[in-house]
Amino acid sequence: MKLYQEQELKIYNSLTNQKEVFKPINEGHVGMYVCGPTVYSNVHLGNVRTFMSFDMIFRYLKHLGYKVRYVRNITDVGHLVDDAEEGEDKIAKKARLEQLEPMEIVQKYTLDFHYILQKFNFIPPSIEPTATGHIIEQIEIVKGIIDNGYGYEVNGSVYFDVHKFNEKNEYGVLSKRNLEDLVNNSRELDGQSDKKNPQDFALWKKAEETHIMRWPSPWGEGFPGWHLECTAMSTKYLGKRFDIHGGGMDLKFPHHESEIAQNEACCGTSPVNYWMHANMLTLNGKKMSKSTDNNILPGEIFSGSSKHLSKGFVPSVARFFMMQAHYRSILDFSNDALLASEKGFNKLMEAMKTLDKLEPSGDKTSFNLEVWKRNCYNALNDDFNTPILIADLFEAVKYINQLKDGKATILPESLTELKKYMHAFVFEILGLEQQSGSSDDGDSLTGVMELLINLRNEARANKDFATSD
RNA sequence: GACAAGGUGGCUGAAUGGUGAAAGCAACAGUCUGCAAAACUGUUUUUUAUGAGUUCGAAUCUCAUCCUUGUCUCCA
Repeated sequence: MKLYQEQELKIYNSLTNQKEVFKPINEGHVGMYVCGPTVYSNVHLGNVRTFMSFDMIFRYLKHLGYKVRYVRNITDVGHLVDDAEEGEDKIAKKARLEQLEPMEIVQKYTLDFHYILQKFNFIPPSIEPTATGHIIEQIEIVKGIIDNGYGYEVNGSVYFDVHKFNEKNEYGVLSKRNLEDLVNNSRELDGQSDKKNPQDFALWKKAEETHIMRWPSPWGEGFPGWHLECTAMSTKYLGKRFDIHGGGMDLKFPHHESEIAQNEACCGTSPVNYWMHANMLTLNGKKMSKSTDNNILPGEIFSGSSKHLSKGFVPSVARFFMMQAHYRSILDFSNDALLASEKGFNKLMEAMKTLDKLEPSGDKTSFNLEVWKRNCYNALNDDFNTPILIADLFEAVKYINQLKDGKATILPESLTELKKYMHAFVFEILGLEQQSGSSDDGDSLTGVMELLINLRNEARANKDFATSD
């Protein structure tokens, strides 16, 4: 019997704004798509938080015994700098600025992305497709949308007809907006003559002569619009309708809203059963953002080389810090918060080491393991409430320390259980790792420390306190 | 301006109608130690932004006021 059959998982669905019991389309299988990064610069900690939330979700679904196909894309083309006609692709722009081939940019920052995620102990997704690798699929989607009457071609570009779509469907179901509001609040931009309405978005853009990244299409040489890749790749790998779609809160509109519209227009169905949105990581009370420079890079946390930090922290401390907040809450980053998390993290890790060395004692178990286990699972089943889980883990930490001091007792089979579940929650699901020291050259220090400790012990044995200090 | 989320102890951050409002950090005391640190144990702190209402009962629901943040244009 699989674990998911005895656990009732509830997920907060941003489409309905309520918690719903999770029921996958195909029993025992979960299809999950998460919008990955646009690889035109280094990932910052805010990006990492979102992916980390879904990494934990991926881990828990697997723990429950589901066979999960987790797709997280790499956006390597199609992201316009602005929506005006002279809009330039982000990758291409960065390539121009750094005087590199666009694919050099993509390679450079994809490597950085993978390196950082590996540092944070992420589990790689099942499939990590790139937008440039799925141009044909994207063109097919555009054709389908045109055939169904929701797309129109102007001067080599293809746009999605939002107003026409809205006649029979609802544009704005996810972001809880209606088209009328959007019309009233649209920013007026120059040079939008090609579009029928400002709300329409590009499915395919004509490549100007200077544009480097270009592909042939039925409408001439061009490149795909941003929202298209996710529709194409999620459809290809997960089907027209799948279980979970995740991403950052800031992608809700227009990106995810447009994905729904594209999928409806092309495939005749809403693409996703459970929409999940992770909240923002703030710095100084403001959202972290690449464009405003209010951000911190993971590398700066490891090294401590940031004006926001007093020292460096190992990746697991940052991971623990994020897991102490719920994924749907805004979390504020600060040096003080990280210092506090480091203490808590070390306490937890010390307890894990103690636990491994623990021997059974007494003739009964002086801790209600069943209730504790139940509480831990209840926390995770309640929309992945990791802060509650961590609070429960510290209950166990207290018990473990009492066992160490001989102030509590445990039977052999209970000890086996406790070890099994502590390892599952701490390492398997939260993804924490035993890491010590805040610098990478910790190994070379160890030798010196041992020498010092030996000297100190000798001195202490001789009551030579001046030397030992 | 429109729409959305939120304001909980010194800090971070849970709990959405039911007894004393998690947990971590900080503070204080104790254990340990030659002293200290670390570690462990215990204690303390919030009348839950403000005002009113609904209820036997509200942080939680309703209304008003003040404030913060996000989205509406590229963002995780």
